[in-house]
Amino acid sequence: MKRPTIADIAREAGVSKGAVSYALNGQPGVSDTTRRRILDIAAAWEFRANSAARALAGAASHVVGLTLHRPPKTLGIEPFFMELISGLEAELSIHDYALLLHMVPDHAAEVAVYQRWWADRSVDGVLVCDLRIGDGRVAALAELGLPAVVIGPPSASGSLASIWSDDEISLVEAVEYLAALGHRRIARIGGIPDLVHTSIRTDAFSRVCREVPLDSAVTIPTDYTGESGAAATRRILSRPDRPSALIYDNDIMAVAGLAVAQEMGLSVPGDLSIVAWDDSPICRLVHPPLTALTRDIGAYGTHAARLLLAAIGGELALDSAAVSVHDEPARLVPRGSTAPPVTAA
Amino acid sequence: MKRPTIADIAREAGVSKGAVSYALNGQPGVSDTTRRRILDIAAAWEFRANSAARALAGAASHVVGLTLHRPPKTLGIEPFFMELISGLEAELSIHDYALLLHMVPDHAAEVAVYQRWWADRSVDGVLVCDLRIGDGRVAALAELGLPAVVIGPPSASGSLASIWSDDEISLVEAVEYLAALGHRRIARIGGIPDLVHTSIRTDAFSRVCREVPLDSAVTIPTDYTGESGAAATRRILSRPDRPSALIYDNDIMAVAGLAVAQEMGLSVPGDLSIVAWDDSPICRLVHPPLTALTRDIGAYGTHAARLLLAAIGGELALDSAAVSVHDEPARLVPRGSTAPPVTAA
DNA sequence: CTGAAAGCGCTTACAG
DNA sequence: CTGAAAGCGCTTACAG
Repeated sequence: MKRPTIADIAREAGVSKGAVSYALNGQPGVSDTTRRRILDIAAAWEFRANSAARALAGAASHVVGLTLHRPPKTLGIEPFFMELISGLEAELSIHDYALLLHMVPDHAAEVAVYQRWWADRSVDGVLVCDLRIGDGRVAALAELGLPAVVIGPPSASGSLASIWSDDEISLVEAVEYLAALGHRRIARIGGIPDLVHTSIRTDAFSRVCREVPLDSAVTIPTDYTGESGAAATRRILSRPDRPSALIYDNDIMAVAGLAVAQEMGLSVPGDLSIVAWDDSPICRLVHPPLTALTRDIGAYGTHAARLLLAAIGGELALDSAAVSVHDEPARLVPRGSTAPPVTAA
Repeated sequence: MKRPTIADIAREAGVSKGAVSYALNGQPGVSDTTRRRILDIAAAWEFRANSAARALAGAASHVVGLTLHRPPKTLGIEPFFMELISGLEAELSIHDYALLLHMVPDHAAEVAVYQRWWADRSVDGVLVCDLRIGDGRVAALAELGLPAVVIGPPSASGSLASIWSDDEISLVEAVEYLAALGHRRIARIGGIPDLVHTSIRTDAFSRVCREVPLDSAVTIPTDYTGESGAAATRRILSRPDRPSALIYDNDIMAVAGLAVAQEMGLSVPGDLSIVAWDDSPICRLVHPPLTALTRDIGAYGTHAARLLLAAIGGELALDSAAVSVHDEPARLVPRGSTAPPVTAA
């Protein structure tokens, strides 16, 4: 049998198409008993509105857009994104929303995609990741008026709603833990410098290291790949005053760093303690297992989706200050890769 | 300024809307000079057809669907999927196709999504992954008539087009290499048993081991997670007649297995050789770097997209035998984790 | 080869 | 509270 339309339901219920539409969308304009009858028929027939017709008539498309940067050259971000997408989808499915994915080479192309999506009304809103310093996407989105949620710090999200976890808190926790173990020379193998969250971590690192205080605290920038993490590790461990502990901005670099240390004949955690940011299964698979800053990325995605849905629904007061949700910060999970330094200063 | 419609173009060109539609879609019904003029105006105005209107009117949606199983509990499959999606998108973007992603809990839900997508015409075709033995999706898709491409062996793809790389060839290459090094007791830490490609590998493994021949050749099933790979490794290495070489069905389990071996005081590759199937960056980051079966997953995705687009375009003769494309098989890249066994039999 | 028209399935003012 | 109608922007028979 053919798929039912609102015309079929209207006929069955003995009302007009308009009444069916109002009933289905929870709009006023139909009596409660009529609404009930219409809803029952729709449920019995497993009615689902044709999305193209709905979009054409100017209603919501029930699709949310996400752009990803190609190529995802760093494995490090991949587990993060898959978990994020999984969490996003969990929430979106509940509300009958679909996720439209599009790979883009750069920010300019990304903005062009946003414009087209919005002109088409093929999406109701978008999610923005990996904010850079001076990122043009925020302003472009605000001007378009496309509902959007930034997955990143509110400091760089302009008038857009944002969700983020406070990296500063997590970084402080890691440094204070290492300091409590007796470490006085800590280095950080950082992420891509012009990512906003990297710069937040870098600032927090230098501040907390001044406060503790430590004897030395440097950040070495990388491009997040295992290779660059390995190279940075090699460089810093070759110094005469090499650090006794390293904090890595992602798990892949931490794994690579562990291999470098072992290669150089250093024992972990005896000669060197290692902390990884983000905690995919690999952190538990290597030997010793890595102390890591863990967070529930799936939940992060779910919350982001919830926020975007609220923005789409107009539940976020757009005229007032931008809404910003703070998710749980990553918390330290000590494992075998951290211990007091063997030779105290 | 508002987005141009075909009515605007028709007015500008002095023709009817129908003529514009024919010209834009490369249909006959307009003279070449008229077509040229229409196309020029469309290009100058950067015209893009409203996708909802196009879908409503019964044309192609220019969207391709992909369902993923939630939760992606195994990190092992995540890098694979991100690379696959990246490759898919590369080809889809060229043809102005978008990718609609949807997480599903199981195959029944997946089939329901297909039905809805197709009834809606919200997708023009779908990609199917991870075929199971007795998988109901193939028959459901064939019955629906939804254009689809299976990423998997043609033996289980029924009447659907399929693309796959021959796992048997790769497995034989790995076993013969290990045998040439002098190994006579090889075990395989396999994937999920009821996945079709796992069973192909398992069959190939027992066949080639009989042919070489080896003294012992067992496959231990796992669920693809690092944990189960570690457990399987621990079990098999505890046997009195433990193997001198292990082949893992994914890279995550291989990394986990390496850690287990080291934990148990075995040196790699001295006491134990390790081969990983699939070759994400982690294989090169551990110590020693892992010998792996490498393939270009991005290209695999690109080819799959190309095949699906052909299926959508009706270029695949549907009445004749199902089309099956063989992509390059994974090839062995020897690294530090494989060597002749120290104690020859 | 071209034009005028119906129709896809919705939503939403507009009258009753 | 309800019904009849226009319109969203396309595609596609159907006449000329």
